[in-house]
Amino acid sequence: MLQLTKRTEYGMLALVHMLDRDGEYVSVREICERYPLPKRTVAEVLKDLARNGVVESQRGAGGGYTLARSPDEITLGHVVSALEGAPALTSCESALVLKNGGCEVQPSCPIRSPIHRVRERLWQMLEHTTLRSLVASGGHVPLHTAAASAPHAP
Amino acid sequence: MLQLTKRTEYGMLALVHMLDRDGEYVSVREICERYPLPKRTVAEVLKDLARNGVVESQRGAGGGYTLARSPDEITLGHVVSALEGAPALTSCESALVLKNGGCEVQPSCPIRSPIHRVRERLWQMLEHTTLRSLVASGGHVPLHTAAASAPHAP
DNA sequence: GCAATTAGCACAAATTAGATGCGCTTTGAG
DNA sequence: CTCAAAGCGCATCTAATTTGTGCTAATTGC
Repeated sequence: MLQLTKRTEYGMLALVHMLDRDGEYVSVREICERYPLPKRTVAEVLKDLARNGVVESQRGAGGGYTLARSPDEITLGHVVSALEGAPALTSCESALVLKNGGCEVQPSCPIRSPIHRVRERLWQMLEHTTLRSLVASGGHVPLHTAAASAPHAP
Repeated sequence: MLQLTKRTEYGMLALVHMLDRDGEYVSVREICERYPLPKRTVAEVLKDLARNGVVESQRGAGGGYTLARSPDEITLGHVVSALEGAPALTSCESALVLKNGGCEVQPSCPIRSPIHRVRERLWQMLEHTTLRSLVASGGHVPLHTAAASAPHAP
């Protein structure tokens, strides 16, 4: 389906929360108290974001995660590529098929090239959507004034 | 994942082939001989496209499918919406969650609004990608000169 | 040094979406 | 009447995604 994974959603929510907490270390537990998200998956998501340099982790008491860069330098593209890999609109672009030598030996696939262009533009959109723009425009209510709110029915 | 389904790919390939055959009725069998695609799924895809007025079906001997509109009026958007439903980038936009009253009661979801804008633009891209533009630009080789070629390893 | 907190990691399992096969029915052409 | 082809329902089958539980390692605060 043409849909972001839950991991990506969780990642974005976590990043927004970290932005709210402005530089402090935020634990997975805290994020899952703020939003009703499964702890395990959020932990894994943040680990992957840390590996990709989007956030920094700090172990031990008082530790957690914090943004590794400015919210203007963190984009939806970074999050998606860290959590889902680069988008492959068609199955013949996916890593699995590529490594099997499935499709790139077929130079005359009629839909390949135009689909690639669509994907390129989609990718540009993701890369130009910064973390700051996420909070700047939405119905987002900063932490200290907001009651707990959740994006999902758990 | 941010990826089109195989159904959508099959649909586009089938449409391209129908365009090649210029107005004649094309059977599912013929399409599956041209491209190595599973008959059952292609049949279902074309049925759905017919329901949505993208193609027209003709039963009986000599029947099959043909384009219901000009290749300039058929877009990737039509195909995706017929075969996958309108794209819902986040899970809280998906039909399942909506009908459960899951998320739209949460007016302060921090990421909802900007994600919607991304989705709108993605949707516009799909709507502006016409069937004709698919064949006009790719490495597509018209039917009568092409050897059989396939987009996938089966 | 010790206890509490917190990330990291591994095994597995539950859930969901997606894709496909088979056989039968209906329709239409020759 | 016979054959080709769409339409339909049922049953899987597969693959990706998501999640739970419990244990390990790293820090911090006392």
